[in-house]
Order: sequence, then C-alpha cells, then structure tokens
Amino acid sequence: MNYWLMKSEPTEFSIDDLAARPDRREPWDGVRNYQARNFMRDAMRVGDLAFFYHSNCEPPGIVGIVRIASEARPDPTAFDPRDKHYDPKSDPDDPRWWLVEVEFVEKFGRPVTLAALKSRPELADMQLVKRGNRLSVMPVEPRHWDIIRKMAYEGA
DNA sequence: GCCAACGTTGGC
DNA sequence: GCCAACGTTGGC
Repeated sequence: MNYWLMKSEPTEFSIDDLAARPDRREPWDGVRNYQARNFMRDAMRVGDLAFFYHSNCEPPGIVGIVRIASEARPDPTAFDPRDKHYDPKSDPDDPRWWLVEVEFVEKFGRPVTLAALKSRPELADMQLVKRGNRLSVMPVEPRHWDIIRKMAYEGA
C-alpha cells in the first residue's frame, strides 16, 4: 500500500466537488506532466490512499483523503480537440496521457495548510514543501503520512 | 545535443 | 499581480 498526494485547483475541481458526485468518484484527468503520469500509470494501485491538496488558493493545503479506485487508463481528454487539455500528440493507439479514478474518503475538519506543513521540521524533506516544487502527483512517505494525519485530527 | 526562449505552476 | 522555478520546444 502506497501513499500519494494529488493537487487540484479548487476553482477547477475541489474536494467538495468530489464529495458531491453521485458515486463520490472522479477520473483524475488533465495531468500533463510525465513524472506525474508515470506515478499514476506505473506505481498506483487500487486501494492506495492519497492526500487531496488544494493549490493556487488561499490557503493552499491538504484538505482530505481519497482512495485510488481504478487502474490507470488512457486520458480521453487528450483526444478531444474541444478539451482544454487536448494534446494532438497523444495517439489513441499509443496514448501519452493516463488517469486513475479517485474516490472520496474524508474531508478534514480544517485543512492542513502548506504553512503548517512548512513549520514542521520532521516534514522538511517532503517533496511538497521543497522550494520550486511543481509536481501535481507525488508519493508521500508513510512517516510523513502519519504525521500529517495527526496534524489534521489535532486541528494543528 | 546544447541551450535560449517560452509557457506554466503556484506561492506569496 | 508578480515572479521564481521548472518543463518543453525548437533552432542550430
């Protein structure tokens, strides 16, 4: 079982949007970064858990937990010329971009903000808090996962 | 293969 | 809105 962190801008797709889906599931489409794609396509397994991170908002931070609910499959938005994430270089016979489905698990009572994460010396080696990090899908070390969950439940 | 130009991410 | 950091593109 692996742990992950997945970013989304809440104005695009928020954890409340996910919770409001009838089946509480959603394809995590639109990822257009090779490293992030590789994590989804090659390393994620059904049942893995991921932090849902709100980026580009006030405040940025982890707002809850989702479960990986499907194996990876080609991202159909790459093939749709009307889609904002259309990529003419993604060939349906050899797809360039992939997605997994995520399923709502829980929303924290209050977010664990990026500022709070940065204030913890034990989290200093997390990929997320490192300077210049732009990766939208990344692994989370189990020890970091445990610390952050405690922060969420303590309201820290 | 190098690298400058460009576009995007995302915190602040 | 600004801009640093980073990834991608394309000329050479």
